[in-house]
Amino acid sequence: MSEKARRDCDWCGLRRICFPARLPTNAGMGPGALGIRGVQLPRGRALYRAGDRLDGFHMIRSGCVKEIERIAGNEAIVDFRLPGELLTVQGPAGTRSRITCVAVEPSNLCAVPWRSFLAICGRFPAVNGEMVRALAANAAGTRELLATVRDKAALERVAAFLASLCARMQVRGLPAQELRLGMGRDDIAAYLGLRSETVSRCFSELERRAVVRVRAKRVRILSAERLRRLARREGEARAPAVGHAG
Amino acid sequence: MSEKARRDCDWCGLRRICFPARLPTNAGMGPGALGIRGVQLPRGRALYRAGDRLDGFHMIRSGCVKEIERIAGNEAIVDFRLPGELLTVQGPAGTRSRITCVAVEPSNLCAVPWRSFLAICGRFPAVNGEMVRALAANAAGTRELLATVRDKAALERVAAFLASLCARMQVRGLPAQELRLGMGRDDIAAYLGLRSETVSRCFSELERRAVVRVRAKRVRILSAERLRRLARREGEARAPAVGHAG
DNA sequence: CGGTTCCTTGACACAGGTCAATGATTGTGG
DNA sequence: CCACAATCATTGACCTGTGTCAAGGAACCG
Repeated sequence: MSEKARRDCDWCGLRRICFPARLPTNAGMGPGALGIRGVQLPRGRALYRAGDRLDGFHMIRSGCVKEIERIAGNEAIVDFRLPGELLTVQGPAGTRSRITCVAVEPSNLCAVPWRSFLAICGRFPAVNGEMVRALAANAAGTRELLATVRDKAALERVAAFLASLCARMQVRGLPAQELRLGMGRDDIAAYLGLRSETVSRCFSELERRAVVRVRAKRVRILSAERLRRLARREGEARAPAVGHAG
Repeated sequence: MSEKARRDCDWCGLRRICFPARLPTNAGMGPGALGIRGVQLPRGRALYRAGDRLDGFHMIRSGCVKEIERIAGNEAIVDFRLPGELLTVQGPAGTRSRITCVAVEPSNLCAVPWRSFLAICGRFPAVNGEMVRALAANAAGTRELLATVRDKAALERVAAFLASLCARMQVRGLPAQELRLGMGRDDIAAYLGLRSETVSRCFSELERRAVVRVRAKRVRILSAERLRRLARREGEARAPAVGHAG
């Protein structure tokens, strides 16, 4: 079982926490022995809600979840999480969640209790560093989103969104040319600080430019390179407008 | 010395890391014994730059620093840090910084080596939780900024900025009615995703509404309550415009 | 006290928000 | 398996907030 788990977890961003060292398979380590629980979520179901007490942290294995937080009086989409990613860590054991976490498509997650985590930390000091690294990586992701919505025009934001999804699938070795967007246009718009109409217009514009092909929730990346350049506002000459002005 | 340090550190957000428990003063704990170094930065000087190797994390004791990160090809202001706050933690020992950290006014910081931190963790397991809490708090701050720039109009962003500065001074028990902005209009604008002209107009508008009084870098809060309401877009009836349109 | 830098204010243009109508997709019950 | 309804996506016309450009004015520094 440990061998199989090891294989299943190979592509996971947190594998170094669950498998801190090259262990003999009979060392009793691995998800099961650590008290890590698997969780299945149907579409639309919440993993937890704002106000719930959390005694561990979560990681997603398949599907897609969105994290929502009430900030200054309105619901903000914090992030979408893809397979292999760590959900926002909000504090040590007993912390009340400020975030509601909902599956946008049927999803499969791991719940890691702090209790187990601390036990592993005691045995393998490097795990502490792995957690700091993982938290720092998530924070860097939020800063990147911040920079995107703060400094980029609509078309660039949408390009950056698609480029990000694509890149995140790739690093885990998952299919990245043909994306299935679990979320609707409204969610994408809220995430990027736009309106759903604008997101639509941007998708259309990207299609007109032959960068992607969009059919409802199915997106085919025609040129990841041009997508990335667009997202970085390099070349592509800042076209007069995104849609209706043409 | 430990007693004095204890007093100096009372208002610091990280005191529970440096002083993990109610220790006898002669226990040899406290900033000095932990290998924590004090750092003085004149205005404009960098604490570290993108690419530097970091072997610890930092905390600010007085003054104000800005963190800048090159994201998708341009410089983004990640955050301003006020006394008692933890600078962005980017990873475990040896991590290369992606961020450049510059004093916007003469500042005084503490540098905590991971080496010391891990030693404390070994002795006081609760310190691990304190670090997770501190990291989560910083991430929550970034999410709040994200929500602000993504969902709010210019006037609300500026109000939120001032309200945030004010609140952060207050929680540390520092003077919060009469703020001295260390940074210029351009930095504020970059931080909020606006232009310096717009920031200026918003300051003028807030003054017209008798919410604050602004004289260059000196800001007096006339009504913290109305400032907060404005930032949350409650009441204040979404006035027709921010400045020149009136 | 003169120069430089930063801040403020005004006029105007345009990206994207808003409102509204149509078209596509998905789910459901016959 | 099809028809219908409900939801979601697309497109258009128009409007507004904020960016842009430009010209003073205030504050700071040597």
